[in-house]
Amino acid sequence: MKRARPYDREAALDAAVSLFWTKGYHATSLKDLEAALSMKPGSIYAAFKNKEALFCAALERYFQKNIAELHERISASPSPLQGLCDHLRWLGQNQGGDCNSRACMLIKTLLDTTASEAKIAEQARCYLDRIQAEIATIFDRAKACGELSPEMETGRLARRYQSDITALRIEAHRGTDRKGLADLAEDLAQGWELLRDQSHN
Amino acid sequence: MKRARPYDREAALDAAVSLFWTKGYHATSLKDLEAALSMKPGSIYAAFKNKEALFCAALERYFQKNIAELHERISASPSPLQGLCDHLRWLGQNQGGDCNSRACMLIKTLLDTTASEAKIAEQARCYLDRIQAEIATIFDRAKACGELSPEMETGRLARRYQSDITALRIEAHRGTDRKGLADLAEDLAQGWELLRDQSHN
DNA sequence: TTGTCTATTGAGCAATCGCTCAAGCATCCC
DNA sequence: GGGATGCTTGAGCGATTGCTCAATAGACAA
Repeated sequence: MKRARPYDREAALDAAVSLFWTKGYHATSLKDLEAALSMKPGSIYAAFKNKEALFCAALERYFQKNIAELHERISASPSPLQGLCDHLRWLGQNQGGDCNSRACMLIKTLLDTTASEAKIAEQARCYLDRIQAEIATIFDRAKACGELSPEMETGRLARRYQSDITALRIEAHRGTDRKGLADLAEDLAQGWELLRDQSHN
Repeated sequence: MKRARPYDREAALDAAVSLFWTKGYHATSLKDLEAALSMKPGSIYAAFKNKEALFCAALERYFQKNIAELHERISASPSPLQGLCDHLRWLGQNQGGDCNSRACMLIKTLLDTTASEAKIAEQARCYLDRIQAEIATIFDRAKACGELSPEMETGRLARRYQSDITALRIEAHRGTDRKGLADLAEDLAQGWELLRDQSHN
C-alpha cells in the first residue's frame, strides 16, 4: 500500500450503522451517507461497492456488536436464566439516545425489505436465526446447571424469549415512557422466572 | 354530481392498503400505486391529494378493519380473557397470504417512518394507543365478570398483551413455519391463562 | 526533486421520484 | 342535438435517486 487511507473504515461503518438504523434502508439516500461518512460518492463506491453492500456490511457490524453485548451481559450474571431475565430488565431501563434507533435494526430491516432486496432480507433473517440459536444454547446451559427442567424445549423457549426482546424494543421505539417500559420489562422477566425449576437445590 | 365516479373509492383504498402494507411507505412508488389502483396520477391526486394523504387514508382503513376484527373475535368468545387467549391462538394459525403483510401495518409504519414524515408516525402511534385502550377495556370486563383479580392494572396488562401480538405477527412475517408459530401462540396464550382468577366460581 | 502509482474528487450521467395541468371526453340538462 | 360541467388522461415538469469516471492530488521510491 503506497498511501494510507484518509478515512477510517470502522468509523465510517459505525456512522453507516447509525444512519441506516435510524432512517432505514429505503429512506437513507447517498446524500445522507456522504454527509454521515464524510466521503464523496466515488470513495463510498470504491470502499463498499454500492449502497446495498454498504448496508449489508453495516448490518453485519450491528449483528456482531449485538451478539457480543448479549454474551457479555449473560456471562456477567450468576446464572444463565438469571442473566436472561436481567437482560430484559436492563433493556427496559437503558433505552436512551435516538428514539428511532431503539427497535432492533434486524427487525427494522426485515420489515422494511421486500422481494426487490431479497439479499438484505435473507441476511437479516440469518442473523436473527443465529441470535435465536445463541439464546437456545443459553437455555441449554440453564438446563445443565439445574435451573430449568430437563424436559423443556430450548429452541421453543428461545423463540419466545427473542419475541419478548423484539416487542420490548419496539415498545421503546414507540416512545413509551420510562416507567411503562420498566413495567413491561418486569412483567416479561417475571414470566421467565416462573420457569425456574423449584426442585433445584 | 353529474357523473358517477368510474373508480370505486373503497376498492382503491383496499388496493392501496394491500400495496402499502406489503412494500411500506418509502418503497412504494406512484408507479406502483397507479398499477395497483388502476388510476392515472392525476386521478390519484384528485382523489387523495398526495401520496402521504393516501397513505394516511389507507392506514386509517387498516386500523378500522383491525379493531373491528378484534371486537368481533372477542365477542364471539364465551368470556373476555378467553377471547384474548383465543385471539392469540387464532393469529398463530391463520397467517396465510403475502409473507410481507403479516406483520402489523401500524408497527411497520412506525418503524419505517422518521422525523421527515412525522405526521404519519404520529398517526400510527395514535392508532396503536387506541387499540391498546380497547384491549384495556376488555381486561376491565374480565375483571367485572370475575375472571381477573381486581387489583390487576388493566393498562399494564394491555401493554403486554399488545406486545405479544406485535411479536407474534413479526414472527409470522419472519417466515417461521406453521408449527413454530402455533407453538409461540400457545406459549403466549398460556401466559395469559395463568392470570385467570382461581377464586372465580 | 522528480516520476509513478493509487486514492479521492465532484460534476454530471440516466433513471426514477412525486406531482401538475392543459387537453380530451363522457355524461348531464335543456 | 347542443352546450355545460367536471372527471380522467398522460405527457412531462423539476428534483432527486443511485452511481460513474476522467481529472486531480498526495505519498512513496529513486
